[in-house]
This record gives sequence, C-alpha cells and structure tokens, in this order.
Amino acid sequence: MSTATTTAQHPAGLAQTLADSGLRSTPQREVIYDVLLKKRDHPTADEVFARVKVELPTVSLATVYNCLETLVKCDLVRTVNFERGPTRYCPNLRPHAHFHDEQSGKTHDIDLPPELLEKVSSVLPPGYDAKSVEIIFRGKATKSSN
Amino acid sequence: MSTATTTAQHPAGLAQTLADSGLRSTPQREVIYDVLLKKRDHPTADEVFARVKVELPTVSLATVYNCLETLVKCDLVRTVNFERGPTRYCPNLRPHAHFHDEQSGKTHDIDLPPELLEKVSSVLPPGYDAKSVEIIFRGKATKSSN
DNA sequence: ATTCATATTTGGAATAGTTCTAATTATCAC
DNA sequence: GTGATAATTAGAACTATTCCAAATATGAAT
Repeated sequence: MSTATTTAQHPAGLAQTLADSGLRSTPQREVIYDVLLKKRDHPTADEVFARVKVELPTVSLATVYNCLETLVKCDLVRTVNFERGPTRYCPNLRPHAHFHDEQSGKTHDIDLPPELLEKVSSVLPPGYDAKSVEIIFRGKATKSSN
Repeated sequence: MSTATTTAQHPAGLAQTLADSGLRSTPQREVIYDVLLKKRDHPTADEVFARVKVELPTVSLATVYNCLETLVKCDLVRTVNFERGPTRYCPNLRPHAHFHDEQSGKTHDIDLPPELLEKVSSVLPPGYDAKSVEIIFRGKATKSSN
C-alpha cells in the first residue's frame, strides 16, 4: 500500500508514476501531492508550503517549488496562471475550465464535455496545431460551493 | 488632429477616451498606447519601456507601468497572463483567443466568431454568471505570420 | 498669459514570487 | 551495508512589480 492518497488520480500510485519517469519517491513529494489532492482550492506554492509544514515541519520552500515542478512534469498536476500573481496548482486532470469568481477570488473547476474542446479548436485557421486548450471564465458565482 | 495613432481602435481618440474617464492626455500615455498599436506582439512592460524610450528617452519604467494600468482601466488595452512571467499587453479589443506557439514563444491572436463564446459559456452550470471568457491555445504554429 | 490646484511622472527603495547555488542528506541498486 | 546519484535544504540572488516622496506638467480660472 502506498501512503495515504486521498483521492486516487493517477492509475499506478505516485511512487510508480515517479519511477516511470526515473524519479524517486520521497516523503516530501508524497505529502505535497497529498496536500493538493486533499484541498483542491488551487493553492499557491506558499499555501502548499504552509499545509505541508504541518506534516513535515522541516520542509523548505525551495523543496515545495521543486516538488511541484516535478509533479507538473509527471503530468499529475497542472499550473494555473490567469492573472498577475503567484502560480497556482491544480491536481484535476480531467478536461475542465476555470471559473474565477471576482467577488471571492476563488477559482472553481468547470467540467467540460469533450466535444466542446474540439468545437473550440475548430476555429483555428490552418497552420495552427493546438496541443491543449485552456478556458477561463471570470464573473460572479452566486453558488458558493467550496 | 490627435497625435499619430497608428491604427484607430478607440472611437474618439485617446485624449477623448482619457478625458471621459477624468484623466489627462500626456505624451507618455500617447506614445505608450501608440507603441502597443504599432507592434502587436504582446510585449511586456519592459519591452514597452524599451520601445517608448526611443521617442521619450527620459521616460521611467514606473511611468510605463502606470500608463499601461491606466490604458487597461480605460478598456483600451488588455492584460495577457497565461504563464509564469511578466504580464503582457494587448490592444486588440475584438473577441479573440490567444495561440501560444511553444516553439517560438510567440503569441498569435485568433479571431473568434461571436457565437463561439456563447457556446462555450453555455457549459456553465446555473449559478455561474460569466462576464468574460478567455481562451488560450498552446501548440505549434506551422504558419509563421508576424 | 499667469497662477493655482491637482494629476502625472520620476527614480529609487521596497516587496513578492521564484530560481539558483552549494552543501548536506536520503534513496536505490548492487 | 556501501556507494553513486538524486533530492532536500537554507539562504542568496534575481525578476517583475508596486510603493513612495519629490519634482514636474497639466488644465481651469483668472
């Protein structure tokens, strides 16, 4: 059994996914990934740092940055950047858009039907080959989920 | 006649648009806006600074930031942030997506049919009221326009 | 035109977020 | 267990941006 992984996202466990990329499993990587899965509020590196310190009090901010970068390179986590300010991190790998509530500052995941991304990509003129599409909404969310 | 405004974007001229917001027309604001219109390659504040210095050698970087912010507040310019790194500025006010060519690092504007944005917004669950939608493509552009 | 009140610009200091570096420590393969 | 290598650490360095207080420019009223 692997260490507590709140919600299974990666098919083979973090340790295996890391190994597949020639990387090692470490407590820091496990806890950092776990923290992202546990509270999916698109935290900044600093926020992750604070949450990880609860379990690993001696962790360093540099390590948090290193591990987040590692998780991104393993395609377990995605970066979110839609405004000036710190990068945020998102472990949701399903196709989804982000809704940025300007009132609360919170970001909500919006699941996307697969055909929408194709529809959107179809507006690209010839010569443009998109590997990924990102969609960001901004506005008011009257529903206050998490 | 207003000072050289490479490509008319704002209906009434920059000076008028500024006045409408209770702001003054200044050489710095004129030149900075002109620089954005002249070369629409989504420059950073630093890049704008370099271009403006050619015409106004004593301009300061702080002023470039100030003026860019002013233009954004007047809805003449939009900020572009889709990766870690400096904010970029875009004077294209028509509905458009951004295509980020990972090879060259360049960003291309992709005009969008108005109905697409409605289509995209229609995936929002009830309770989400989007004021704006932003679409970002990433990939290869075999066509190398500008 | 001159003066005045206020908006704007300026340069530099300060801040925030991130990356880099070199030394220490941990991990995995043997 | 041992050794080669990967990962972590603390702090310095760096980049992008904002803040600040002083100097300057602007437009309105005279």
